[in-house]
Amino acid sequence: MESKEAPRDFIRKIIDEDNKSGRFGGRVHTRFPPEPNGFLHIGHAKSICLNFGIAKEYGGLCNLRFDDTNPLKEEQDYVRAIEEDVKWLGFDWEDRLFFASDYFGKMYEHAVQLVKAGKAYVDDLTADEIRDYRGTLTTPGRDSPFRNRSADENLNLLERMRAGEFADGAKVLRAKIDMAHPNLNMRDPVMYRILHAKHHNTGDKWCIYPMYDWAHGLEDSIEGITHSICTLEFEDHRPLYDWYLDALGVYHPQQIEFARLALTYTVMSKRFLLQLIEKGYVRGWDDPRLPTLRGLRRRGYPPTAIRTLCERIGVAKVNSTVDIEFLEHCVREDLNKTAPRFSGVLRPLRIVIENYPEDKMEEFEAVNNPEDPAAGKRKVPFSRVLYIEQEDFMENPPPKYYRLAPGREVRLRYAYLITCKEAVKENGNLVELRCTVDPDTRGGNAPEGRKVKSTLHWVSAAHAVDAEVRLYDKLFTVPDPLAQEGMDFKDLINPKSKEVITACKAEPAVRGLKPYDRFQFERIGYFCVDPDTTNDHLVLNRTATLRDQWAAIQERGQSGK
RNA sequence: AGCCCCGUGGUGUAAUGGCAGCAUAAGAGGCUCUGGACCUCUUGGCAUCGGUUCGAAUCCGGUCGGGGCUGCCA
Repeated sequence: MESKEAPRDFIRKIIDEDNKSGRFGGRVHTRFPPEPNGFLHIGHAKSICLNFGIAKEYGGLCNLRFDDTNPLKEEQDYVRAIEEDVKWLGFDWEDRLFFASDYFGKMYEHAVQLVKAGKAYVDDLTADEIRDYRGTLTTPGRDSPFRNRSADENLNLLERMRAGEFADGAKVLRAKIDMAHPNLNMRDPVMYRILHAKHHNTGDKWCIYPMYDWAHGLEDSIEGITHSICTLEFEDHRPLYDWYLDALGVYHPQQIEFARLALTYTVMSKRFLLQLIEKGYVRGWDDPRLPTLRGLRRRGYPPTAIRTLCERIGVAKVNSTVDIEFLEHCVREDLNKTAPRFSGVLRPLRIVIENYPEDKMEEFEAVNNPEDPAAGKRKVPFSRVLYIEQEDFMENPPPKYYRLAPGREVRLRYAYLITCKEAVKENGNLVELRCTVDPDTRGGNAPEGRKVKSTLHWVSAAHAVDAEVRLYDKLFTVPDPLAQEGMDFKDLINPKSKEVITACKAEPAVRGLKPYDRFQFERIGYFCVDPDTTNDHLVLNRTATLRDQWAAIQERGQSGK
């Protein structure tokens, strides 16, 4: 089963060791534990792929568990959205959908156990006082004056906390560890706070809610998780995770921390994404420029490509930033193999084939996907008046430009070889091209010995479908918008991150497309149908451009090289 | 400042005591009815100093550098 040289990341190595030693009886059981207080992004995707991926590889299980311990921040709507996004990414938790709030009862019983054992106490200090007593990074903290209450008194107080006798913030339950511990997390951490708030799941049943550290290990323990994988910032919390579980003497999973995903030219944290949305820089959580799963979906990124990326970037403990080009590469690679091809002209230039009859129409056969013969073929209509891309004609072409120019012959893909006879202008503006076809080149085949340097895409004017196309590009102008000294990241938004063009022309076959369908406009890029599309208005999103050597040549020319 | 974690091509990662590999990016060429895809080649890396060893990216120590931690958030 194990392929011989498959590189193993440090997490899989730990699991291999545990399986060898029989630590968890050979079981592997992970979990993805989002807090339902926002939408998932590609950083979460890394964690999802890791947790579900590992479970699958080892023949184990992965739970979807909502870590809903803070009623002030969490909403039912997010639960539904997160479930949807995890499914879209391609993972299945089967019947293992859990909520931390399902365990509030058990958690409380365990808290009582700790109180009875003299390992937890009720503290009357205010939040400010607790902070003050905690000490600093370099100085030890001081014991709370309430630290040595008797177990009976603590028990009584805890019960009254639960019963709702006290106001928010009046008291907390704390673990009794060590106020001088060099790890601040161990200086008598808060286990329960009083919050008279309605919880999305438990309603008004509780008015005390568990803190993350107290809750999380217990959730893992209750579910029989073997490896509790989380991000690096919880490394300092592991001693506490271990302390709680040891103090309780319950089943004890292994917490493992890895570095979260960061990408260039974007921001990932909910806080910054929210700013972009609330200030109107983007249209919502599903804006195609955002790294949210919903944004990527609307942009046309296939979930398989996102999974491929997550596999390839690996897992480690170094903080690193993946180049967004790498994501785009995975997307292009995926779409190249799967996306059907169509012809579409973004910025139309009208051309008239002078020696082609006005009332004539032919159909040519076009390959749907050269990478996938099973995708079949389709017919595309050809007639006297066509559209080609404005970029595909130059009156005075520079040396390496080998598209259409006056007097030059090129191929119209699948159709004919044509020659440009005249560029017609009005007031100095190019309005149309007069061209001729060589009837002997029907189907686009050049007679023996004749070569044309370029093949252009085209659309028959009489048969064209109009479309609005939204061109997307990198959200920011710099790789790390948050690291620019003295600059608000919002001022670094790429003004060209979204450009809308409206007079686009596509071949008739695009009429069969549905929202979110992905395809390629040959020679242009990958696109998908935006859900804004209506019966008489087609809206397309550009997912990614094709790699473009000509653009690279131009760029180099401009940079003076 | 105290505690914890981490330093391998531009970027992301392998190799765990024995020739530093892969992917991506970049450059050159080939092929092509998409200047796409594909194929070939090239450039480029073990933070640093010392120790152990026949031999160190790997083990040990120092230095330097990066990150995290002082919520009744997760």
